[in-house]
Amino acid sequence: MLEKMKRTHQCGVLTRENLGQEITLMGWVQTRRDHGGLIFVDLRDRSGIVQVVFNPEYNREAFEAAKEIKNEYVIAVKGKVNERPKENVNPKIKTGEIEVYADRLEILNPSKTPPFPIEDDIRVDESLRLKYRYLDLRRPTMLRNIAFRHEVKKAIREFLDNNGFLEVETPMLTRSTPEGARDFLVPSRLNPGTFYALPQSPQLFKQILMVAGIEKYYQICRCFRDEDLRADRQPEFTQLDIEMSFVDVDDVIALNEKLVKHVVEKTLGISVEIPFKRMAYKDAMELYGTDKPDTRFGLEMVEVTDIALKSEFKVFSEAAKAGGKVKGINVKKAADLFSRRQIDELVEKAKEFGAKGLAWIVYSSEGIKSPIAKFFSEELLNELLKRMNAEPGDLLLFVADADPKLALTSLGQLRLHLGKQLNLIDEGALNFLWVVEFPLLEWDEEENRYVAMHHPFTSPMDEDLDFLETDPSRVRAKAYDLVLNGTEVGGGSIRIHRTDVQERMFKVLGFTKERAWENFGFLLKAFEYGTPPHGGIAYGLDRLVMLLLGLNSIRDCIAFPKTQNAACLMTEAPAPVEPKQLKELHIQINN
RNA sequence: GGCCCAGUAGUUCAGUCGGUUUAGAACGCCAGCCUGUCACGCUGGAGGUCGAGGGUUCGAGUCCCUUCUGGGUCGCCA
Repeated sequence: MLEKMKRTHQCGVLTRENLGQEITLMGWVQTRRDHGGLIFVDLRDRSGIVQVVFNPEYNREAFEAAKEIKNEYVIAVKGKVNERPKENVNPKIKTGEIEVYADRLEILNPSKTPPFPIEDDIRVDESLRLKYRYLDLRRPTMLRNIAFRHEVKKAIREFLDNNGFLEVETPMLTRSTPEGARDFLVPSRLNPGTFYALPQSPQLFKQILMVAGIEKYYQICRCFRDEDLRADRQPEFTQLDIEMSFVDVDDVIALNEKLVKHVVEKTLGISVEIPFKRMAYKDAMELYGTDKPDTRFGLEMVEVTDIALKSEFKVFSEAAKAGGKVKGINVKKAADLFSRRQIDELVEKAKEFGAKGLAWIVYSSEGIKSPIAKFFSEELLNELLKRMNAEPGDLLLFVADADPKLALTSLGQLRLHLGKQLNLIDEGALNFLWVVEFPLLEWDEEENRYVAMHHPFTSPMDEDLDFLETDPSRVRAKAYDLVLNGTEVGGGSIRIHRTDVQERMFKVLGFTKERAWENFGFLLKAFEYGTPPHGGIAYGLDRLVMLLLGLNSIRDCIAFPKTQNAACLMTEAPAPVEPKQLKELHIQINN
């Protein structure tokens, strides 16, 4: 009986330093190149790949055994590290200067032929990758993504630990609260007819931890929202959740800038300049048509409502008269880039984004080409061109809408579309931006009442507090979002810690005192016992990792993500359960 | 819930105007040969519910309807 083999080295880290050493490797067979009288095997483990040579003149037994192995077999190889002859060096792999002469081979486990090749840059349907996720994760890129995610979390914990934060866990089985996203519900066996909800975030618990005197809390925590999926949205996702006592907006922002700087520098080795730029919500909407502007390129929107009002173009003047907005974008030097047909495509795009239409002016060297020019006097047209900072060669695009927000958001989306289409985006950039001074409240047409834009515990700005009842929509919140390259990666606020303000807030939201206590009583009760001023932030960790890695989908940095139907193709969850289980839960399925 | 894209061999795809025989190619797989490959090479071979159901037609991978799955997006996501 041969003695049991013990792994001594990793494949991918072997170098000339190891020449002459007797080593034992364990890993997966990447490829076997069988020359009849000589067999090469690329052996792969987490660290990388190394070439193993099976030569009957070196060891016949190992050579014979190597005839049996196939791709993805798990094997153990004992052998000697040798220098490759100069002409056989492979510069494409890190271990290309050496190879391992095998004198013993053991097959630890065979493998079926994988349904797709285990290598990078494969073009294979994502659903197949998800079904065989364990094979997909063997691919170097995926392994790198998972490892990078680990590094991000490590850097976060390192920074927060150094700054006096305690990681505290909060319940996954909690109660459903109104407002916000749809909850995932868990039926209670012991309490028939009642349900837990999985947390949308640890929001209320972290505030209670502030009442509890924790002062500095964080948690890397799974959160759940039963809403439709997107490339950057999963029903279960990971938050970095932070809360601090005795702080105001600037304290939270300053700490988080240092945190982000630390994380990016530790993981990517890229230096990050702080403080980040700050932009008021109002400016973000006016200039970019979104509360998460991508500032990696220009094409800012220009206000032309006042000029539009004076024109004979009814679409413009009537939108302006109705209290709406007319906004324009100057696509510099694009007059020749867009044919009439391509401009029509832009019009269609704008409509997809909700605009009623898209007006355009081609300012070429031969003059103005535009279906709307005839509605403008020469003087007014010149005023418009001047406002738009237009020069010959520019393409001007305008959206008008009686609903000012729709004018902003539709043109804002068109701006993003143009940025991508014209390749204006510097993919290597990391543009961090704080969006601040969010409105506290938003009018909800469906519910016919104001709803909290952030959540009902967000503090109004002190200078706006007086308008809470008289002019709710003008009240700004002590809320802030961290935006990276046009994606919201974090958001938070200073919370209300005064009972009277909280009661006024609930009142504006249309909650009776009874209903507020019914839903949030545990929090309101806690607030009666000495609540420190506090505030915090929550990051979408998956998104942050996605953006730092330059991925297109959050799924590529989550080990086991779900599909657009919120299904796991590997486990085939969700799935029916036994009638007995339902009975125990007092649940009846209604078809 | 709306809109858009895709679905043909294990994989990635081609398949013209609805009709040329048994639906092709590459890679992978299987067998044989091969001592310096690393996208090894050479020879041969197997492999198909054209996502599913219905319809139009003398005839459907191809046209129509429904549906399922995957992806993108709007709504939604405090």
